[in-house]
Amino acid sequence: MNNRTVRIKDIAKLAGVSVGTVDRVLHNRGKVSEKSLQKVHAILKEIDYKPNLIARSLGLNKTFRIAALLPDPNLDPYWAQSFEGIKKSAGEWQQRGLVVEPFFYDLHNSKSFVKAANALTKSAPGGSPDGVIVAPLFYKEALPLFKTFYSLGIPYVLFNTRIEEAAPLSFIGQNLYQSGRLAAELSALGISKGGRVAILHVYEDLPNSVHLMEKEKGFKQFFKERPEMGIEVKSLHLASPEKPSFRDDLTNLFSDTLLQGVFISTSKAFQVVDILKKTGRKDIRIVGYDLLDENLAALKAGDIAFLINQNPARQAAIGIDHLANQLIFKLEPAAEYLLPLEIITQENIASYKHN
Amino acid sequence: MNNRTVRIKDIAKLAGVSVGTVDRVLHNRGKVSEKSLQKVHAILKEIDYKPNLIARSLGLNKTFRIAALLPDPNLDPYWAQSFEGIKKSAGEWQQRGLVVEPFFYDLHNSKSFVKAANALTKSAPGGSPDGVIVAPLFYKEALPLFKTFYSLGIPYVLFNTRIEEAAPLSFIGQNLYQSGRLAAELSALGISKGGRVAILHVYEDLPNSVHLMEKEKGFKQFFKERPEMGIEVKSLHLASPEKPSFRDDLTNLFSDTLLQGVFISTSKAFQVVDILKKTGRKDIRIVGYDLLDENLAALKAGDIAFLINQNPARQAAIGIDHLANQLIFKLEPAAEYLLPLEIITQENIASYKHN
DNA sequence: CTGAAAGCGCTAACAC
DNA sequence: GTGTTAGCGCTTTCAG
Repeated sequence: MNNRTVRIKDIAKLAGVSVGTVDRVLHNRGKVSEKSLQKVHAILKEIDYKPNLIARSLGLNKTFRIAALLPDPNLDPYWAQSFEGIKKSAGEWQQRGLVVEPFFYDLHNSKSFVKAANALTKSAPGGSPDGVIVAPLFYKEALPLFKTFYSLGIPYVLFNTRIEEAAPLSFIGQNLYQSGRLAAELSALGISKGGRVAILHVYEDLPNSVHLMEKEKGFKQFFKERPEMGIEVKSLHLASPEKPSFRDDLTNLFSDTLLQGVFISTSKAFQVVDILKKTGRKDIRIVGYDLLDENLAALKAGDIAFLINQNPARQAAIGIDHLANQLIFKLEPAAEYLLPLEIITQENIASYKHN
Repeated sequence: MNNRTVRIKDIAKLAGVSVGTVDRVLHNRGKVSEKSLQKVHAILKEIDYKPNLIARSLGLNKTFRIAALLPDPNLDPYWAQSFEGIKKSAGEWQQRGLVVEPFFYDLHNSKSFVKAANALTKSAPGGSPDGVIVAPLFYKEALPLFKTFYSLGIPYVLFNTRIEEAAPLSFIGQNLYQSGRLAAELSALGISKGGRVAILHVYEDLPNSVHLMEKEKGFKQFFKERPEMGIEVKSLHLASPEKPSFRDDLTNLFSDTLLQGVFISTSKAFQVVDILKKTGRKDIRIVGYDLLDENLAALKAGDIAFLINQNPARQAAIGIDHLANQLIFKLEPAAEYLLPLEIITQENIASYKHN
């Protein structure tokens, strides 16, 4: 008897039953007499049994299929990073017999979401998946999906976009209100009294609006709490950068000589910078999101002061981890995992990219 | 035959030998004829064999002892966090049969380092440990230790303090030069032309001096590259906060009306803040290190503007992980793992603490 | 309902 | 040198 750890075999001996019986009560699979059940439970209460997850995984010897539903990575660099995270995590779990099947939709098209979701629920080989991870940009279209998963008993994880009613295994994302506050704090650094700052929503991705309003609330609240700064906050909704109005609206905004800071609520800061540079103004501080190549270039050039990292890759990777741990090790994740709000500047960007 | 993954059994069949032989060549344990060796190697070259680490760990069924050598956590909050990280990671590996034995030394006393190191090398039950993780604050005293480990074939990992000649399994820490640059960048935000900034080294922990000079180099270099800012950099070495000169030197420093920023190179920013507050000046921005309770309180109160997180807990945890992976899974870590330089402010601190 | 037993992939001791 | 085999702890099947 190994006294280091208590094995299921030890419990069996103590309870005077067989390992099979212990296993049945451990996973309440039934087919156990009331008497045996009592005995085993009694032992379990006294002993701090920690199953050997390694052995569990080996013994199970099952291969799990998990489906990932997210915007097409080819259509948007943010989602490309997200998908990278999925692939990375999937690779790490592969040897433990886990396979991830991606399903993409067009982030501008709710119909495509529904279509992808349908394809997923009855994914060709082997029926429905053992677990699902989804970035549900389209609120209304997503709800019935979760109903389906729920009734099928398929665990599902949400990331990027929270949906209160979804009741997923876990949600992985960031505190967006707080993210807005942080952006405000960064915009306000060394700002002079009586200046103006603006929050810009670039509508390449309309469905995000709830998302973005959360950030705006935080951004505005920060300044509201500091009336002594005398900062006025403008809020602008801009059309897609392809439309001419994008350029016109921005040029107009930048003609405001009191403007000292601009916060872009999506990962499209670099496109705003493109316009700003043409105006020649150097006194407007830009705060944006995400380590896209274009943003990084602008950061290094000094055209963006701060980037807040939403870490799409890690969000997705953690989501996969949660599902894998649940399926393979029967480990329940925390209901909510909020990533830190990472501040990226010229001088610390290298330390993030390297890792 | 499971076509999902190739097992050692499959290789054996292909090479026309037994699993025992394959295992012997896989771990080059010798006792294999040249002929068998060739055959197995040939197969291995063609096939992408990825051992099942889970099964490996189960099969090994060995318990490893790893020794941790670091400053006494009871004497310093920074090292307390470090030790927390060790305990956390150790807990996670415990079920895979890994036990960590800590050895503490007084961070102000090189003799105590030697003493602890000696205790470690011949740790009571079972002779020397299977792996070592050490924060080698005392350069000269540490060198012979690594010689010993090397000759004993014990893998060792360094964290916090890099020693070039040590040739460890891996080093975990941060880029200190870059850290100094980052501190400079943060100090310089919105600073007015012709101002002064200071870098303070608080000598509670003398042995760190090489460490701190690296940060100073980065700090100064940042401003040197930006002559147009016209910022003058002062450098001050302060005695322990207990000594009266600490207070006097600081009061003197703060009487400089041109001073706009102060960067404390250790985790003792809160002690500098204590003095600063008594002067009543609100126009000096403080940049410091680490999420000690006292620093966090000062950050929340607005007395510290930025903290750079050296993440002692994570450094230590990663070190344990590296050793564990090496011992249990025979996984070689990267020679160097540099943690990101995390910027902490009032508005993102919560997102870091929660996690 | 219950116990015995095979098997997951790998390691290592042990015969030959 | 080499193959065989008994585990590692857990799951699951299959007789009873």
